[in-house]
Amino acid sequence: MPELPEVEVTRRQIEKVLVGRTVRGVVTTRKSYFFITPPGELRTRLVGRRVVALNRHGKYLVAELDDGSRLLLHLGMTGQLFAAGARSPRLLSAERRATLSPEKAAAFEPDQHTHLVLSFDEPGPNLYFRDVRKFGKVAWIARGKPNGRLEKLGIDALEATGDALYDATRTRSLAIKSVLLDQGVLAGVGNIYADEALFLAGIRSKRRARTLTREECERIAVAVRKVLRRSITRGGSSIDDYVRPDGSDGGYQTECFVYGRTGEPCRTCKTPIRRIVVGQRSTHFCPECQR
DNA sequence: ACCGCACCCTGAGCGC
DNA sequence: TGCGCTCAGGGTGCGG
Repeated sequence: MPELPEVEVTRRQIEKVLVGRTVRGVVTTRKSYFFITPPGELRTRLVGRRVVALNRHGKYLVAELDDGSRLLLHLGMTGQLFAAGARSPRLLSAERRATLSPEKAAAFEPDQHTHLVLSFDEPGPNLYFRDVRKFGKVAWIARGKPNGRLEKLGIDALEATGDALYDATRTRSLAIKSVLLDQGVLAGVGNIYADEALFLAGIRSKRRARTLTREECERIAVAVRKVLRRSITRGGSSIDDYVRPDGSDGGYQTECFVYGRTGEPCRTCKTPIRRIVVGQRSTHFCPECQR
């Protein structure tokens, strides 16, 4: 599931494919929740536009276009943004994976889950946006127009501060993990890195937010920054669907301390990692290391 | 203001 | 073999 590190790794690779190129063709699937801007309008708005920059805000990617308008992309749960030529078993259904050995998998061909294909005037690969569950989003934003989704975001999680967390938690009685997942507080933290950061900080996921001390908030902020930076360095986590835009896997999933390690020994104290549900999200923690 | 929950969606994995 | 059920979860919006 793409969170800040996966989106940032995607941004860095897609930037090379996208910036400086002019959209020639836009192919979409039919109208759905995926398209905040309807497919027809999207086509009209994008064709002929040159991309001048690709930025990230939390888990959103924002392509800046030459007329001052913007294209907003969110990968949701299963979104995959990649360049033509990428090959990975993660880009195929299990059914198709079974019929092909990974080495023999051909370069990706658009399928029914490929909701957006951009082609360009300049030489280079097409850009694909594939999303099996369609929790992802595509929106065109007019020049100078503020966007509600972006405006609601808190500070970027790479710049998390203890003060921001302390301020955000004073009146809130819900679990600290739920606060970390609140994009209006820290933008970019999702389920994996919330669990990982709370492990590094040594704090229980269910701890009521307003009971945290200033020092504990500082520890959590440090842990958030550290785990996100580390994951970016490793290319993000390829756990279910995430692949880098060139088709390669990230490497952080092999370093996880708690996420997806239910029953396995804690890397620090060997106590089995436990799984509970916090705020309707599966949550992993070490009962010994997190107090 | 805060917080829990339903909803959007599809595929994998399970029990029968 | 195959059906139907449950689960996964980011973000939005609603109702209490």
